[in-house]
Amino acid sequence: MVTIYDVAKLAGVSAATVSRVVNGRSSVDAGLAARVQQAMAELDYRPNAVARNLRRQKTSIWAVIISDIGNPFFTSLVRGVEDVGQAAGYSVVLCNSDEDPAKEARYVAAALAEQMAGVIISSTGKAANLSRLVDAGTPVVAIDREVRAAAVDTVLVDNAHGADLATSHLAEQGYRRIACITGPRRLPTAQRRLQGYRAALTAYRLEPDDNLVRYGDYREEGGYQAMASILDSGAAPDAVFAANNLMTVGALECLVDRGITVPAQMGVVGFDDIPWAHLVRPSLSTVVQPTYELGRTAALLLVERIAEPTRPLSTVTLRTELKIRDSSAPREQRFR
Amino acid sequence: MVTIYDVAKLAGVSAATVSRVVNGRSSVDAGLAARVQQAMAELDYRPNAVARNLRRQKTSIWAVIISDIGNPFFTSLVRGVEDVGQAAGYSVVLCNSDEDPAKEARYVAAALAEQMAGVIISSTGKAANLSRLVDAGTPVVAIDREVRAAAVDTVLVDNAHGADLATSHLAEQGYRRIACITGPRRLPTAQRRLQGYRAALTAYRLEPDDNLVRYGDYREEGGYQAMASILDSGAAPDAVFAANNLMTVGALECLVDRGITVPAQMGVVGFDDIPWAHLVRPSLSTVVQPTYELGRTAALLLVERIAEPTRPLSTVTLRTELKIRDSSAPREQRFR
DNA sequence: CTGTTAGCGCTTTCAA
DNA sequence: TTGAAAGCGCTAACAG
Repeated sequence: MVTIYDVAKLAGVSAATVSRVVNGRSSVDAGLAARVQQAMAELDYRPNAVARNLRRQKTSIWAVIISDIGNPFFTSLVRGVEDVGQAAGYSVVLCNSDEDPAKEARYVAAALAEQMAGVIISSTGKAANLSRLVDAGTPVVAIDREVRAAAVDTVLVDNAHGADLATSHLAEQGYRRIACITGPRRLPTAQRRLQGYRAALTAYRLEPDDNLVRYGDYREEGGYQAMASILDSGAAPDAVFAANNLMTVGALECLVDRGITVPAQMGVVGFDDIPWAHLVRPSLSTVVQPTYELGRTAALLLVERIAEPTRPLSTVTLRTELKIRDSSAPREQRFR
Repeated sequence: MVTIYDVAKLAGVSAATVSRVVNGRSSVDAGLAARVQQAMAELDYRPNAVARNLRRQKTSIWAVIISDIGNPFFTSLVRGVEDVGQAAGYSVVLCNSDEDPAKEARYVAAALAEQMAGVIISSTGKAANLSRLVDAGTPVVAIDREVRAAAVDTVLVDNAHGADLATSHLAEQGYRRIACITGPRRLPTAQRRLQGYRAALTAYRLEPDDNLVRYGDYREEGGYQAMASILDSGAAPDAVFAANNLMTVGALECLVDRGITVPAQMGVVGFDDIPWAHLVRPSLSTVVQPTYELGRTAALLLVERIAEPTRPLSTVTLRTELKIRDSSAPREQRFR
């Protein structure tokens, strides 16, 4: 390995001068700088980031800990983070907790041990993991999922409002027995979306019925099972609001398997878009989240938090939007 | 920050002893070890990985550099890598090069600077990036895309064979003017898949026609444009083989926009599955890759390479499989 | 503007 | 089995 001393020796200067040239912080005589540059090129010198990190007590890497790499929701979110992070001079690495608090804990430990410059995390719900970061003084931004027990900057979408939009839309289209498949009880997003659903029922004077509500796992399989369970319960829904993208897919699969046509026999609206929603037949109505913006905003907050660790906490809530496609066509269609 | 010396002082031993307890390599008197353990717990000591890395000249992190985090192909591949990596004691972080050689170069530089223990990479095609890793002695495994100019372990699928399967299948179904949308010229996977396509045409005595072939960018948009270009060229295809999942989606969109029905007016087979391929209407016939196995195999190779840096290079080729769904129904259907 | 020097926190010889 | 001491490669006071 070529060290800074090798370069210094070849250029006939001290290691400190090489360091100055490399980091461009302090000014160096142009002639010396040129010699150093040449020596670096000649030796193909690459600064050892580990040594630098040790000395500086921090890295220039951000960790983005996401809860499910298989969920396309995170894809453009990550792009948003990357674009801001790269521009600010950070490398962004992704860690996949897979909705597993233990795996999340491992990545949090790694982020801590490796002295990551900052962490953006979509929490599995275990606040302790987040607190560990905060306590260690690592700049953190929570994304998508608020964590009440930890004091961190947060970027959310208006979950309740989005769910309300979706459910209200179904009500307006003439559906009367609207089911809801929400996420795990422990997750605030799941709770909020359920709240929004209930608010819409109330607004439209539709009777709430617990038989129409299920808690899924935010996975395809869970959506399938929840849908099956609702159908089997005899609750006789005529529409369903599924609180995330993968569960919507699962629910649709169940409907296909049972020979229930959408939207003629069952209206469907999902929360969070899926790629190719328009290719799925019928095309899927969904509550669209500004995923790229979500990532961008989180990254911006992180940059600010790093620059000013004591600034007051902030929570940014982004708007969702209802994208109406075919799966929630007016109920009346059935009778045409 | 709590250091090893704080622990040593509290436990009344030397830092070396604490280190021994932490790493469990060398044996330590049980009584002392217990005292050290207690001191660590009391102080909530967390070893500083950066310092350890500097001293040991390597980390326990793997970087997986993928070319497009938006492509679901990489999702389960990453899971395969993670499962093996975690079991072997490594943390796995993901880097998204976004098909951009410059971005890739940045992540390669980061992996090098951070002394990553190993790298698994789906190359953008710029061999120099890979060579840099190899030259620095970093254990590397190339995945999905072979890199001829660099000497690395490689895990591939039988691209030519898969493309041949897909094209032959279309031919057997009665399609006669089969178009091909392959990937970027620079990528070996694109070349191989095109080869497979051509081989099938030959086998079925179908006349090759360059108007039926396009080089896309492996993105949705590129698939759309390639499809449009083929249609506009007057080449009059009756089927299309698209060489990756996202381009298949793009091609389908184009067909939808033009009011061309699948498979009645156009048979379609894609390479590489997409999630919800069965929900898309018509459901998509695709060449399925063993993505999880691909990741697993790469990780296994990496483990071996790390253990034995001088072992001979190996290339593992995994089988693809044709999944026949509705988009490639027999041509005769049209006349029924 | 430049060089000297002292560590960052840890592991690992080497002696005891 | 344990401790002392050196040093991984770099940066940042501090002097000059």
